Amino acid sequence: MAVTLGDVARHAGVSLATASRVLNGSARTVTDELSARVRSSARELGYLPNAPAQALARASSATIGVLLHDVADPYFGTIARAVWDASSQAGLLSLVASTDADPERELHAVRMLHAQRVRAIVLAGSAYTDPAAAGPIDEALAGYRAQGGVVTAITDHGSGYDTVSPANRAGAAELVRALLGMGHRRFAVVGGPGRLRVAQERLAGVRDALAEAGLTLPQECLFEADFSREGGRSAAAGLLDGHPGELLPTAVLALSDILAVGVLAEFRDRGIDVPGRVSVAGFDDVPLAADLAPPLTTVRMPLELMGREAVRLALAAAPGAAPQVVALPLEVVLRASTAAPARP
Amino acid sequence: MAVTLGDVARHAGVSLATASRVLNGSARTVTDELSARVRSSARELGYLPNAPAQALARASSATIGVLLHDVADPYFGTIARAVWDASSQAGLLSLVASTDADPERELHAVRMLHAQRVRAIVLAGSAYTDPAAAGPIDEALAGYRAQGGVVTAITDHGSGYDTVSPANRAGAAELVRALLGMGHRRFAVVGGPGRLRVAQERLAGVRDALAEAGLTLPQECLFEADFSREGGRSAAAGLLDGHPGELLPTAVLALSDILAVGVLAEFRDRGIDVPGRVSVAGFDDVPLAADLAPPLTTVRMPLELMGREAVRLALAAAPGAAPQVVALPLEVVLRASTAAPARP
DNA sequence: GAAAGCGCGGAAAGCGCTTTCCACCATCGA
DNA sequence: TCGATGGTGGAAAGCGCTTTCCGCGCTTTC
Repeated sequence: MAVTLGDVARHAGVSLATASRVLNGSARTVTDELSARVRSSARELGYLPNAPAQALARASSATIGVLLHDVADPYFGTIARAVWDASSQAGLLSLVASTDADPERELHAVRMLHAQRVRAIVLAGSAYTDPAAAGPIDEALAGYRAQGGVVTAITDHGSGYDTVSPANRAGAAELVRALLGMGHRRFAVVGGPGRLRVAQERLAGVRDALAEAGLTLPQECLFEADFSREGGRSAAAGLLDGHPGELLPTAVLALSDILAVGVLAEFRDRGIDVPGRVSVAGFDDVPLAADLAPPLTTVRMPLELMGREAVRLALAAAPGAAPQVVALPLEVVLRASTAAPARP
Repeated sequence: MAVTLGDVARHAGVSLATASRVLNGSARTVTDELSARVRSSARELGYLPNAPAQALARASSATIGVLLHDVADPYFGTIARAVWDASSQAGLLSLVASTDADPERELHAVRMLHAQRVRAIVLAGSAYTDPAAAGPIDEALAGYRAQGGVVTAITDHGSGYDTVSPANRAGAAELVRALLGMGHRRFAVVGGPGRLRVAQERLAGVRDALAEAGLTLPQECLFEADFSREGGRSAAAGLLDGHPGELLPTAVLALSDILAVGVLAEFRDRGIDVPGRVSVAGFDDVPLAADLAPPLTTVRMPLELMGREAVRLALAAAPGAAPQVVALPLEVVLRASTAAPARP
């Protein structure tokens, strides 16, 4: 049914080898005349290479795998978009896998991508702090690399991968310093799940800056939630219920924008004025952060750059080279969701 | 380097055929004893099937292709997520291609997906109204189908594909009726690009409802923009510049939420109160629509359901059956971005 | 009790492509 | 003039898997 390379070769009156050399990029040269004949036959017959066959013969397919927590989350969506742009420019198709930050699913996804013989795997999600979760995944990835696969990570995974490393910790500290500068002293933090390394890094940054100011974060002001709108919402509810009236901290740090969205929603529903009563800040500077009610103060992550760089590292990866690390500074973006506290 | 099926077969003391039948699902049965031996050998050796080889032998790979305009757009991100969920449940990996609503890129993506021998292609983006743009794509898809590929469309494409068909036109009409009911009579519309069928359908719905009320949409109140924040923003700027003071319509319909985001941003920057001075409505009910400033009145599209259904149709597709169409009603969601007009 | 049927394992023929290896021819230097 | 050299085309051997087809040993049927 399909037109094969053999059909093209026959039509052009050349061997399979020659046709392959002309159409599917080879080091070997072919004379212009034959080359032209093959090309025109291919066009005439509507030849489309069989990618699986190519992948089998070459022991590597023209695809790149992207592992992330949730494509529908704008943080990952933006990264996925950049990865697609960069890799499609290199002629690669992207296999995107959403794992919901579930190590089990992530392991399964790694196996699937390995089975597909993708050329590279981009770990766009956070690393896991629990060795029991991270171990099997790293093992599977090691097996993949042993067979020539390339792995690059976005955010630190610490397993010898080429890495795009945004300064989560320093960025969080910078954000806190900005709020301290406005006069805030009593903070609440809605952090991500502790099993995610990124969540821990950001929290550590918050503590760094608080410590510099001689402050600590009281246990009852730290809330742990999934990186989701609902997570932020219920954390905010918990915060309000536990801190009635004047006890409410003056600033709430949601350590991801999506979390901040939930916090803002809960505050809105409960009639808590932001930033009049309490300031709210996020983290990521996701595309819509500036359009929320009110526009969100946050820490800008260069999401597109991160995706692009991850692909660049993956494609540039040399066989035995030392792991590359691209460090990316982060920048605090002040918007209307934060202001000086009314009551100091 | 890699463990092959042959290795497993040898280790288990059976033939390649038997090992294949045990591990990679076949109609033929194998006795429990051999089956167990093969399975345990596979586990012991850490066998991982070579997907491209399987795809070659089976003439179809365990992947599904998704064509959309932009994964970073929450509309498509949500659909992509649902497609991933549904297809991974069926053991398929997803190849996601962002085409930026560019027919040329879309054509190229179709070719790549066909080359990969994906089991199905889900057209998540809008159809093109220009036959010159749609023609080559439909042709390429026809070639793909001729070789056993399955195509399903989200929103009408009208080329005989199984289709998930949300009531764009009726939904837009319903939205306008709701605003008419509030007392609005002077409307402006920020529509999507006319080359996209979805944009035309929604605009047609708007006109339907206006006509019912004996109204028409003045030419200078219709703005065409790319489905993007920036598109909405510059359309809103054009609207404000062309309609100073009392001339400003009382309601602006942005025919996609992302467009509405841009409109709201421009209005905010120019000090136009929403909904006090002008009401704004969107379309799609993207996840963050309720969290905008102000929360957005819009038309809810069941995005997850749409993605899921598209996959269901794809996997259920019978060889010569008539195209299935799943019609989906849409629902108007009233929020704070719309209110009765101050001056009638 | 012979003929027919059935269940199951294995040999082997591909699937469509890449790439090695060899053969050929033309050019070139001595 | 002749072997050496380099460039180029083609034959063929895989890549790892699925699946057809064959044959064996057993049960069923009259």
